[in-house]
Amino acid sequence: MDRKDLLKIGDFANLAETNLRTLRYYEELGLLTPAARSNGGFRYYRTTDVNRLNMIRHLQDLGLQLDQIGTLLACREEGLEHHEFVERVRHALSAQDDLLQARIAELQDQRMRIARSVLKVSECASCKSRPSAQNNFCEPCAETGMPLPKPISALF
Amino acid sequence: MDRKDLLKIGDFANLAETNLRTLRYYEELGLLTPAARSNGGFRYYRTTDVNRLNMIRHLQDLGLQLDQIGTLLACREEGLEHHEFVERVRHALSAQDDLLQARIAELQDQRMRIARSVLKVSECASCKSRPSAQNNFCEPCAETGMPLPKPISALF
DNA sequence: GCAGAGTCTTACGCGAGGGTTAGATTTCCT
DNA sequence: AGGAAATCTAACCCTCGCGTAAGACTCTGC
Repeated sequence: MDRKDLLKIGDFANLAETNLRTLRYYEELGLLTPAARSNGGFRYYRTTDVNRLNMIRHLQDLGLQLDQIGTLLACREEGLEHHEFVERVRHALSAQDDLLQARIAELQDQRMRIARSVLKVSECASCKSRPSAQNNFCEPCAETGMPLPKPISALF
Repeated sequence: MDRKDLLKIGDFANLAETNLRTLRYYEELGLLTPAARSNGGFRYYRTTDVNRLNMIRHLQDLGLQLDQIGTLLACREEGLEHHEFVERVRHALSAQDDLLQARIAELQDQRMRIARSVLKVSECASCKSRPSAQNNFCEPCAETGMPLPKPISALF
């Protein structure tokens, strides 16, 4: 508990390769509370708190949001049983994985639609028809033939 | 130009399956300007403006943002040459495709790291070591052996 | 004891796409 | 002409993870 082992926020930020705002924000969210405060209100951190910060970063790199990380870390503090805690972490990770999988599928879907749209636009290059500001659509695409995928058919 | 062919914002919103706020917001961004205004300030839309709205939606579905869509649509209004406009659209689409590809790679990377972390956590389940609030890391992981991937090694 | 560096709290900003009020008008129907 | 319904503008609110002041305070070294 000696203050000699403790770092002020600036030095700790350097050590942890982060910045003051982030540290104060993390305290606000309950993610990382300084080990002590001076009478004047200065924050004092343990050097080992760098491990906790890295832990937060690693979880962030997995795509978890700060409040989810906070929930997990709070579990640890609550003195939950070890294997129960392990289960919660595992559950959070697999939920995150499901989310990522879904997002990837969505983005791949977008890519497919873009590819189709590029094809469509290539056809437009040789089309004689022009839209006007009055109708905002192009006859052959929007009405008559509708020969190609909808996504971009109203563009010209 | 007869007002009989025109719709007030509420009816147009119903027809286009959207809402008032969105229409006013799109006008603010210059994406969709009502064909006319009454003396009192009421907006009047053409039924064919639904096509323009759908066009905006389709481009949004491809992942384009509203200001990019605005830029493209502005090109059309500027009376750009047809093939020049086609080129710009094609360019915007392929840029978007690059962006999607990069994002997908990033998310896949996250999934890989999650998979590794899940493995690690499984090992933690049978580990006897416990971290304390004083040091925030676990000896076998953070110091001694460091036997498994870093990402989550500081968690326990 | 005092300068100067470091830190404190408070609070707004961003960026995207609107949601949701409030209070004032306008239009429509009878 | 009058009342209801629709619409108008202007404004603030939300998420997320901080960035960036402003102005006051604290600590450290000489």
